[in-house]
Amino acid sequence: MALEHAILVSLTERAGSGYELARRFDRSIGYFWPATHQQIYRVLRRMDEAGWVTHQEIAQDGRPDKKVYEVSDAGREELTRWLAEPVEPAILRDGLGVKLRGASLGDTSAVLREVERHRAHHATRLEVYRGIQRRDFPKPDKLNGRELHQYLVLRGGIRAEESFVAWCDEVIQAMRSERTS
Amino acid sequence: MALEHAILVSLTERAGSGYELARRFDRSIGYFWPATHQQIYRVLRRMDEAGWVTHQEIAQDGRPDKKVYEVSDAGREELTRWLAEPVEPAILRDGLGVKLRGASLGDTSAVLREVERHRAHHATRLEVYRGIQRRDFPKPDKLNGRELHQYLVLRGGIRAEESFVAWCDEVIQAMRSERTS
DNA sequence: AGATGCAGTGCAACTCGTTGCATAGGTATG
DNA sequence: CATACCTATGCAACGAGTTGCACTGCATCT
Repeated sequence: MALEHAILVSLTERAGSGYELARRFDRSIGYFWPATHQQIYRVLRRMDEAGWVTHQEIAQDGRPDKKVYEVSDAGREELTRWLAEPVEPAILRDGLGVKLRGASLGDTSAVLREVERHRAHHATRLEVYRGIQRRDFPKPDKLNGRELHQYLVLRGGIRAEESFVAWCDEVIQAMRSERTS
Repeated sequence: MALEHAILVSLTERAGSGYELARRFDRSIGYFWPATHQQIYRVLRRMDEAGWVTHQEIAQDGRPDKKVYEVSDAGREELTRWLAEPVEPAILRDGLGVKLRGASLGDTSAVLREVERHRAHHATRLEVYRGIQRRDFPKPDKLNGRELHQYLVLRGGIRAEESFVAWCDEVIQAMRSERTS
């Protein structure tokens, strides 16, 4: 339901091809709404048919042609319509929780190693987000409008990853002290 | 991929019908791995065909017959196999982030109200989790094995919801002080 | 010379999850 | 008395997301 709207938001910020959008999703919006290039191409076509975007074919030399998409008036209307409408609250879905809950039915030390692996993963991601924060938003108090909103979204990512890392630490500590006791 | 394993974990704790599993998912495991009854019925049938579970038809009066499922040896093997294997780290996917990022293209005060709504939702959920914690795990230091793991999973839910609520508060505060400045 | 990676679009097949509906008797609520 | 909800299972259709593959051509690394 919302990939269309994530694309509309991104395209409103600036026009781009499917490929470029996929890159952008990898590096910013996709941290909060992941999507593959396949999905993006398919949805872009649908949006084109629905008249929410228009495209221009651009010939390039050395590289394949690209279709650069732009948001149409209908697309902007759809976006404002959607913005006024409620969205589902985020749902947590973490396989690590399932695993942890079943840990005593298998090798608990393997599960512990898995928690450590996830901790490392989330810590890395957290560092990436903090890097973006330092580079792009050194003075958060001065922000307004779109920039403020982008900053706040990033804050959500940072908080989520911080909370994951802290949880992993709690789990690791509890499981270790259980083994040694 | 993991619904099978979530069901195996739940059925290992105790046997049950598809319907009972759906209720259980609503009240415990499902907080970390949501599933509808439809999904559960379908997957249970697959698991039965694969030999991971067995079922017994139980006739009841006044109510429809039910099939009570139990984990087989093959199911237990599969579960231990899966426990030793890595799982994907959780991915954040929050439509509210998309909306916030596009807020300046529509009615920002509507988006603000939406954030407030999400805050209330996550706060309610947080209170539910904290209630479970108080009732089921009043002395967390004394826990071992399966109980410890269940507690730690619940801690993950609590941390996640705390982090959501705190994020919503940060967003609300920032958007309000922007409007008045 | 060969492998890998990037830019660019796309098809086909599949799994996963959601929604609406059907059936059926029992119990509670207004 | 009618409405609605609970237990209990399930089909059918759809939408969303994933995986694997195909084609082209340039640049870079080994």
